[in-house]
Amino acid sequence: MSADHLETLSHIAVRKAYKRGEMIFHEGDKGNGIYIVETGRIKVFKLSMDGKEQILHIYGPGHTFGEVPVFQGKNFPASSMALEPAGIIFLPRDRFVKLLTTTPALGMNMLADLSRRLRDFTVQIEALSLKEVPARLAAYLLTLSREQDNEARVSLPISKAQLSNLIGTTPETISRVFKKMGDAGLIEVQTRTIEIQDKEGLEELSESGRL
Amino acid sequence: MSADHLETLSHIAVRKAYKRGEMIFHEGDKGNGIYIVETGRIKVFKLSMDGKEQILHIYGPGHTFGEVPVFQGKNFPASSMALEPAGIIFLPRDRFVKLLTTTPALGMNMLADLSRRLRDFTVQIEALSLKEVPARLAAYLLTLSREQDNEARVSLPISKAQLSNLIGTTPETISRVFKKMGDAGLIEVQTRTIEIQDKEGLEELSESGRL
DNA sequence: ATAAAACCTTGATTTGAATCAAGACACCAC
DNA sequence: GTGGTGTCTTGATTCAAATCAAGGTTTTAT
Repeated sequence: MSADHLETLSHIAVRKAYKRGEMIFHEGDKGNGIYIVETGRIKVFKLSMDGKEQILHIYGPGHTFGEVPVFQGKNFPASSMALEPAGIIFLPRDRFVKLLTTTPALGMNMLADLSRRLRDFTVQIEALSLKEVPARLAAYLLTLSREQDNEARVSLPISKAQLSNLIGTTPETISRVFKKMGDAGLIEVQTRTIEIQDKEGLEELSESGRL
Repeated sequence: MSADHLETLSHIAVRKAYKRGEMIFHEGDKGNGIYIVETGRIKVFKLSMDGKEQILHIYGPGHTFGEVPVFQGKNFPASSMALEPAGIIFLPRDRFVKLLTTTPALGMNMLADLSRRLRDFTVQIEALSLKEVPARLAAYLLTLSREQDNEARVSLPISKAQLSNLIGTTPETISRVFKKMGDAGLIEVQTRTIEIQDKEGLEELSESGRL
């Protein structure tokens, strides 16, 4: 959803402020509209029976989420929580659908958005199934660097505990792999910040090399 | 895409017959239209550097695939191959887009279809990240049973080698887990067929129980 | 029908990462 | 600053599943 659409629909939507750690919706809930991040960041995630978590998305300002039940008529396939204080706009289903039918371009935007998510998921499935933790972590650092203006110094936007839930491992393993990467001269780890010292090496590692 | 749309557009589309094992498109190719399965079955999959495969979808008659690049304007995020002799309709991008703009209901169908795939992917990511192989295999058998009229006798639609690529493991592990499930009295394995003997037990196992 | 090619099973071994268990460090409020 | 809480690291151990290896079976093509 683009910024101008956001402007247009703001008067028929509901704003709500969420505290850090507050749930926005739960897996299995009925979805009665879509959500738009105004400020802050949120995660969409699944929990296993024994409490392990897998993060599916992390979204910031401008992103929409929670559409799947609107289009598909079932419940939320995952849960959502604010990672920090966040302002979220909720747009009720019927208003969103009306908007969609009266604004053809919005439908195309939505198709493109869902397609991007499908692409992201294929990357995530590939990572979980075909790559080992060092390769996944290297790929994540490179993605971060790309998002942050290709700087060598990259700041971690989430805690390492959250990071382990995002790439599908444990905090202990993250710690050990960062250390090995440091020993190999690929990165230098600071608190909340990583200095990329060998981008080529990281790229090779991310494409299934060994550490 | 529903059957009646299929009928409508058949005269502006191209049919092609694929042999078992023949590639339909490769990851990274430019996507210039959408594909519709008329007969047979196809898989959409990713390959790792060292040749391991992860299947993302298996589609049969009536399913469309290959839309992501059409809506998103990039390349195919995965590859596609015929699992058996298959008849596939190719609908060029511009014709599909025109159809989409002149048929609002088609757009909604497409949004629902992509949403269903997103939901399927969340299930797959959850399985790969949070469940062990026995749980994934149990879940797959239950899904098959549901698809096949809830019969206790379920026929495997793909080889065990392909099955291992679908649930993210190896043929050896599939073999061993089937055997353990048999020993536990959950199933009885025949050639190309599984007899479900303890549905409750399988359900419990699929929800993260131990074998 | 027969040969060839896939595919499947079983056993022995290795391996990557999880788990368990302490400590160390960083960040916050007061 | 100081105490406390939550987060991170490091080491020892366990575990699920991959890999390697070899024999057996089914399927496919000719």
